[in-house]
Amino acid sequence: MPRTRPALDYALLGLLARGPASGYDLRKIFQTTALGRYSDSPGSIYPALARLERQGLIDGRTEQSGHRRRVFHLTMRGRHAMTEWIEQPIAVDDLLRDAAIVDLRLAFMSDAAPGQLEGFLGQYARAAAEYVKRLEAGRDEFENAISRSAALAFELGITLARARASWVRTTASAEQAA
Amino acid sequence: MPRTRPALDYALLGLLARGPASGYDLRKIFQTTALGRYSDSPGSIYPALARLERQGLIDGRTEQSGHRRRVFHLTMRGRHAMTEWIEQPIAVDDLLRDAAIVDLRLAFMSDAAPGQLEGFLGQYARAAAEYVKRLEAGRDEFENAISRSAALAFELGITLARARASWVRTTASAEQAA
DNA sequence: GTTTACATGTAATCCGTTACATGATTGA
DNA sequence: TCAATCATGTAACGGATTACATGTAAAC
Repeated sequence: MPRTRPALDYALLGLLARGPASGYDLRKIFQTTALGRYSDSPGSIYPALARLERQGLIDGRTEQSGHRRRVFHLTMRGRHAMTEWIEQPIAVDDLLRDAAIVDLRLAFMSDAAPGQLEGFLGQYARAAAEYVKRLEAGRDEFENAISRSAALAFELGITLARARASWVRTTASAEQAA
Repeated sequence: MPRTRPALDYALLGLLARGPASGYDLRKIFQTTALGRYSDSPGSIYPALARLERQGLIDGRTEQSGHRRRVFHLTMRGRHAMTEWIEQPIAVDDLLRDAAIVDLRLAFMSDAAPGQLEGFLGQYARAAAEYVKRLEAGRDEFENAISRSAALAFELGITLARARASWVRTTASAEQAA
C-alpha cells in the first residue's frame, strides 16, 4: 500500500484552496484557529511546503516588496489531489483511527461539485451510526472485565460517538431538504 | 522542554498495569478493542517495549513453555511514571491538541488514590467548559469569513465539545455525590 | 537604537509505518 | 503436510519536534 499523505499536507492544501498564502500566514492560522491540532512550527510547515511543491501540488513565487515572502498557490494537480481525497468513501475505520481527519475533509469541501456535500454527509451518517454500534458491542463484551475508570472513559467515547452520529444525521437530512 | 513520551508508551504501560502481558497480547488488544487508534504493528510495539525496558519502566522475562514469549510487567518506576502522567493538571490546550489522550488518562486511573477520580473529573469539567467557550468565540469571529462546509465542520466541533463538557460535568457531579 | 514582529530555513533526533525475515506450534 | 496462528524482531524511509540560525522591517 502506498504511504498515505500526512494530514498536515491536506490541511495546507485546503487552506491554499481558499487563496494564495505564505508559510508564515499558514503557521499563524494553525496558531490562532481551531486547526491548532496541526503543528505551527517552522520545522514542519516549511518542509511540508517544500515537498508539496516538489510534488507539483503547489507553486510558490517569491515576493520582494517589503519582507521576503514565498507565496504559494494551489496548482491544478493540487486541486485534483484535494478532490480525490475528499471524495474517498468514508469507512468506519476512518472514524476509529482519527475522526478529525474526516471532519477536515468536510471542512474543505467548499468547492466540491453540487450534490457532493449531501453524498458526503449521507456516507458519514452511515459510518458514524455503524461506529456507535461497534462501540456498544465492545462495551457489552468488556463491561465486566475493565476497571471503573476505564468503563467511564468507554462511556464517554460512546457518548461522543452518539453526538457525532446524531449531528451528522440531522445535518444530512437538513441538507437533503435544502 | 523535554520531549514528551509518546502516547503509545502510556497505552502500553496502562495495559501492563492491569497485569503482565507479551508484545503479542498487547498487539491483539490494539487490534480488537477501542484502543484501535494505537498502532498494532510489530514495528511500533516491539521497539516501544524495548525502549520502555531500557528506561526501566517495564521488565520482561522470557517464557519457554510452548511458544517463546517475552512477558512484561510494570516496574515500580513504571507505575510511578504512570501516576505522574495521570496526575498532571488538565490544560485547555490538551483538549485542543488531542482530547483522546486526556481520555486515555481517565481510562487508566484505575489504581489511583481515593478522591483522585473526583479531582480529575473536576479539572476536566473546567477545561472542557473553557474549550467550548473558545470554540464559540472562534465561530463568532470567523463565521462570515469561511465557506459553508467549513462552518458545518466548525459546528460539529462545537457540538462534540459541548457533548464532552456536558458528560464530564454530569459525571463529575455524580462522582462527587457517591 | 533596540525590541517586536515578520519571514524562512536547516540539523539532530526520535518515532511510526511498511515491509521483510525468521521460526515454532497447532489443527485440518 | 500444509496452512494458519503464535511470536518476535530488524531495516529503510518518512515525517514531526526541538532547537538553532539568519536576516529584514516596523514601532516605540
